[in-house]
Formats: sequence, C-alpha cells, structure tokens
Amino acid sequence: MLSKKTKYGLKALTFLATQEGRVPVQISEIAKHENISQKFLESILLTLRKTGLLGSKKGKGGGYYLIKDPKDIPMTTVMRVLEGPIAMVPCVSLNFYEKCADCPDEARCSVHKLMLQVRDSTLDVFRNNTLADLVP
Amino acid sequence: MLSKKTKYGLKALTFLATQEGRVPVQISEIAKHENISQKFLESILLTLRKTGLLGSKKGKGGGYYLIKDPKDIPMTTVMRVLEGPIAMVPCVSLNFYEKCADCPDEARCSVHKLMLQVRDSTLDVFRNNTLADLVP
DNA sequence: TGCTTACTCTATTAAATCGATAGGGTAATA
DNA sequence: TATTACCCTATCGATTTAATAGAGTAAGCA
Repeated sequence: MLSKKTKYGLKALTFLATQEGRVPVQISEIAKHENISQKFLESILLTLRKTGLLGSKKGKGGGYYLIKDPKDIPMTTVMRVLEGPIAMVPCVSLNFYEKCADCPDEARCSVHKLMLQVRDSTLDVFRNNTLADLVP
Repeated sequence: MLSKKTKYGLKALTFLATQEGRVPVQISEIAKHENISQKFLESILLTLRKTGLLGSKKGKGGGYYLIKDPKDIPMTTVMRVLEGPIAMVPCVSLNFYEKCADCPDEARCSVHKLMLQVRDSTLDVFRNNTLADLVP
C-alpha cells in the first residue's frame, strides 16, 4: 500500500510543477489546494528539500519551489525518497539490498524469483515517468 | 513491502508443488523445511484452504495438499488471497476499488495516473506466472 | 531596530498492523 | 478408542503510520 506520505508528496510536487517559474509557494497554499494536513505536509516537504528536490525561501513571500525542471526529475528518485525501496522484498532491492535471514539459497527461492520480475516491471514504469508526465 | 504472511504462503505453496501427487504434508514438515514459525504458518494454510487453493486431511497421515495442478494456479489469485489488493492505491484497484476521500477528480490525479501504470505492469507479471513457474 | 511571516525542528500520541505465541477444541483415522 | 494433526480464538509486544502541538529561527520590510 502506498503511504500517505508518498501520496501527499507526489501531489505537492505535481502542484509545484504546475506553477510558473520558480516562485515559492507557501505550505498553507499547497495543503489547502491538495486537501492535506498542513503540519504533516510540512515534514514531507522538509525531507524533499533535504534530498535536493525542493528549495525553500524563508520570511515573507517565502515557500517551497522546484529546483530542477519537472522533466528532469525521474519518478525513481521521487519514489525512493518518499516511499523507500521500490522492491517488495529487500533481497531483490537495488538500492536497499539485504539478505533474507531465513532463506538459505536466493537463486532457488520462489519468492525471490517472482519479486525480481515485479521489481523490474515497476522500475520500468518509474524510469519512464518524470514529474512532468504527472502534470495533468 | 511484502508481508511475511505472503512470503511464507508462497514458500509453502511452492514446497507443496514439488511434492509428488496429492500426498498430504504435515504443517510441521513444511514449517521446518522453510524455516517458518509453525503456528503462524498454520493460520496461513488455513486461509489458503478456505479460499480453495489447498485441501486438508485430518488425523494420522493428514496434512495439506494442493487441490489443483500448479500450472493452473495463477499468481494473481495467490497474491490477492495472501497480500490483498495488487494495486498500491484503492482508487486503481480492480478487485478492491475505493474512491479516495480527499481526491476530487480521479482523472486528473497525478497519483492515480502513475499508480495505474504500476498496477498494470505488476498485474502483467502475476498473470504470466503460475505456481508451476515458481518451482525451482 | 523591531515586527511579522513562514519555514525548521523535536516530541508526543493515537490508531493500526504485523508477526508471533499460547492453549484448548474437534474431527478423522488406525 | 486413543492418537494425531488440523482448527479456532485470544492475546501481546513491537513497529509503523498519520497526525498534532509547540517552540525555535531566519528572512524580509517598515
């Protein structure tokens, strides 16, 4: 299941992508427009800023804005920042690999075999979509 | 993230698929062979039986066994029984559809647009795999 | 300078889910 | 008829999620 964090983050990013130029948008405006709890959104935008996807400006007329062009922001990046691993199992994850404690032989594991295919096809989707593709 | 329930269920089903004929296999044997908590596995096998994927036999020499041929068991069925919805968001789910409370227009929702693609590609994988394909 | 605005950060909390465990009940078979 | 092994309910601790509260800080403007 997609977390609300990711859902809200995607909506916020999409909203920022529709803005003209790099004009900072206040958290309150984004929250209102997308029906998101403002405080919760605050923490999400913070992580997006720390990862380098967003910039922020303090004080009057401040807010958040996109740093890069939407078409230069692949969904793989966004999803990994917001949702974490794309794979459903750590043992097939590219960026968050971990060996299963209970599984003696990865190559012969049925779960591994299946989830590898799922990861690849999901990755395909995210690689073929940038933030620009999400804008209506 | 894939739940342990699904992971264990898949392993158990795969193990049963390697057995010759319809000989019942004891829970304890499956649990031991796949490194699964026996009690937890019990509840998983129970749901698989209730869904019609497995049959069981009580008393001495009893256990669980596959009802159908592994190649007639599509992964879509197994995954929906064990993990629930295949879609990451209810609003793009085929079997568990639900409208998002916060989203005014599905057709114009960026999350919807992206997750629809993910659902389709994941579904493709599950449709192209049967239990027989998971057996090493 | 001083005031306002709006981002920044920490802490807390309620609810839900997950994985696991315990213990007894019941049906089938040798 | 005793044993085996499935069947069912209840509980529990740990973790995660989503949301909230509140105080702190930097930037802009009069």
